[in-house]
Amino acid sequence: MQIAKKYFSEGLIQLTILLSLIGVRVDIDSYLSGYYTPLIEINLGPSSAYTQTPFHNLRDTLDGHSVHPKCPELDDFFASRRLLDEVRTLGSRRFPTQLNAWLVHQVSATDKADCGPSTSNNTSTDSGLESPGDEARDDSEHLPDSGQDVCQTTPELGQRPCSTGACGFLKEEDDVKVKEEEEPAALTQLAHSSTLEQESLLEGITALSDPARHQPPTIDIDQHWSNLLSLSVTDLDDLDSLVTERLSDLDTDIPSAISQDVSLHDAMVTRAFGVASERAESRPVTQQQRTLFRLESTGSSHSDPSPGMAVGLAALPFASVCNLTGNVSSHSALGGCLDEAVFDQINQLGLEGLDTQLMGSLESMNPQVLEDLDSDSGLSLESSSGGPVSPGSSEMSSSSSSYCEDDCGATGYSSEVDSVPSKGIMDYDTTWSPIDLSESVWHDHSYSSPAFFNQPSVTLPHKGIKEEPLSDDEGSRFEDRDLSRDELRARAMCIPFSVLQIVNMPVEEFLEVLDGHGFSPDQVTLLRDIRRRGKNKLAAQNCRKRKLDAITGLQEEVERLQAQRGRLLKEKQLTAKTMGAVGQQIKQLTRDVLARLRDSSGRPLNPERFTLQCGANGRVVVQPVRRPAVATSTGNKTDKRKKDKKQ
DNA sequence: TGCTGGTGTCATACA
DNA sequence: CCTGTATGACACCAG
Repeated sequence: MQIAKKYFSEGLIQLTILLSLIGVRVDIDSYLSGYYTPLIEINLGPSSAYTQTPFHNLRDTLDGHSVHPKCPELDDFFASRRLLDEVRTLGSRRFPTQLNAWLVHQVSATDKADCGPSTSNNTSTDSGLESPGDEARDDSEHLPDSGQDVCQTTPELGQRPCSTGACGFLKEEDDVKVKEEEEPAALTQLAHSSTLEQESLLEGITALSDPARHQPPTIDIDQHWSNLLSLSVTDLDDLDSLVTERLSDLDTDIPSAISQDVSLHDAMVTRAFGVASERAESRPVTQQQRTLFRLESTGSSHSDPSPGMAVGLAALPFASVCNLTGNVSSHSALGGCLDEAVFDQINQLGLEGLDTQLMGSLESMNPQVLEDLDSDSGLSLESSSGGPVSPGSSEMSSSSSSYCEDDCGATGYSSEVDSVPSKGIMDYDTTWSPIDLSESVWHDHSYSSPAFFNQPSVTLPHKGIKEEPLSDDEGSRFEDRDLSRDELRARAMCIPFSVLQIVNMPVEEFLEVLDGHGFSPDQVTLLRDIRRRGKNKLAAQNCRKRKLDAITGLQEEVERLQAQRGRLLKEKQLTAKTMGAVGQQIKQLTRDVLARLRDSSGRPLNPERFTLQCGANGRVVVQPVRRPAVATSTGNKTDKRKKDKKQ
């Protein structure tokens, strides 16, 4: 996580620097600070990664700003993610729109950096976690304090690259100043150091500044907006072309943290077209799915191309999804620092859009079981529960849909995404047969948690563990396929529910299913086992995550305590040294004093036999050295021991 | 071939 | 008593 964070921050900083050179200001510090927050929380303790958060609820909100009460910290998290999306969009075809947004931010930030403390306050609050290293990397853009004057310019100055860079610096400078107010001792040093570096780096730019122009902010915000609108529309095309040229160079430099989405997108699109062409006649909604996945791929790339989350996207419990996202395992690990929650959300979106397709596959696969299904109603996967044994397919469908709506994201742990190996996806991709649509159906039978979403095929049957007997026909059909054992069992027992449903439906509903569907005792037992195993699987994953977190936390504590020990040892040595010096001084002073004193017979006091004692009242008294006392005490002890022995 | 990490599962305790 | 959760232990698999 730390490495990923480092890569990610460096990539963003590089992008920021380059964008600053061409006049686009990127508020990277506010992003980074807000972005790091959930990461730190993940490292330090319970977080969204372990909270059963219904991230699917976020899909109806704007960038997830309305989050589950369990995860209030995700507010900032999604806000930062939105900023990241905007930054990344600079390299995509949506660039002009996003650039316009950045121009808005540029001017407003410039004004506020000059004029208002509000931005500074906000930024300082957001950048509370900003590392000094990040600040140091941005030093190349920094201007000295006088650089504020450069920013006290008219909008035409704001178009200059140097001025924008100066504004970026100024914002950070304001941050430092605010921090100084809050923590003067600790941060003043930092601010001074960075200021010195900035002065040394940008002496030439400082010549442009005029201290006399340092004036309080007086420009109206509306005026700035009008200026902004007047310049952004006209200069947007130029900036667009210019930035596009620069970004073409950036593609090779910026780490894959930002550009990995390209590979993901390409891979997905390629596969989407290839697979879609093969299934065109059997899946009328393929085009829709493809569109959906292209959108999702874009969204995922905006979030982060972490391997785990790429798998999370790719591992939707549908065969088509798995095939569309086959080559995601090559993604860089640096993206692992981003939110798995985003992919949970994406998974939810994908689940919605794929239900229709899945139902088509279900019908073609198992008509004897699904003959009563209402296939043209866009039923979700769970509508398969409304099979021949279902008393009411429509009712069951609605209720089952509620599983997905309420439980898919609510159950499980988003942090599991990063632990899901991509091999499952690759294996599935290589073994998938576009002709056998039933496989696409049964690959959907995975748990609703992200872990299960991501493992439509990775839950390989454990050969060593006891297997419930399967018929030869069933075994031959599925033994080499990547279905979980429970999925195989469920199908062997003709249970019209997916493991996902069984695990995630509420217990009341589960009991209704057990009672109202006329299941045999074996089926009931299997249903209960599947549910228990699914629940326990999630619990085990959660438990392991917690264990890893605990280990990480303990390791960090060990490091902290070791550092503290080192400090204390140094302090101890220093104290001992000081005490020794003071002792020597006292001895010397005692000798001097005693040498000037005389006893009753007029002879000087022997420093070996007398000492000076300072009383509590400040009086200094000459006392004889109590050497015999030590010997006496020792003798007393010896005597006591002898007495004890005698007794 | 042994090691290691990840994962699923079972047994058990607890709420 | 039932259900869900947490966790240790075990086995399997893949790298």
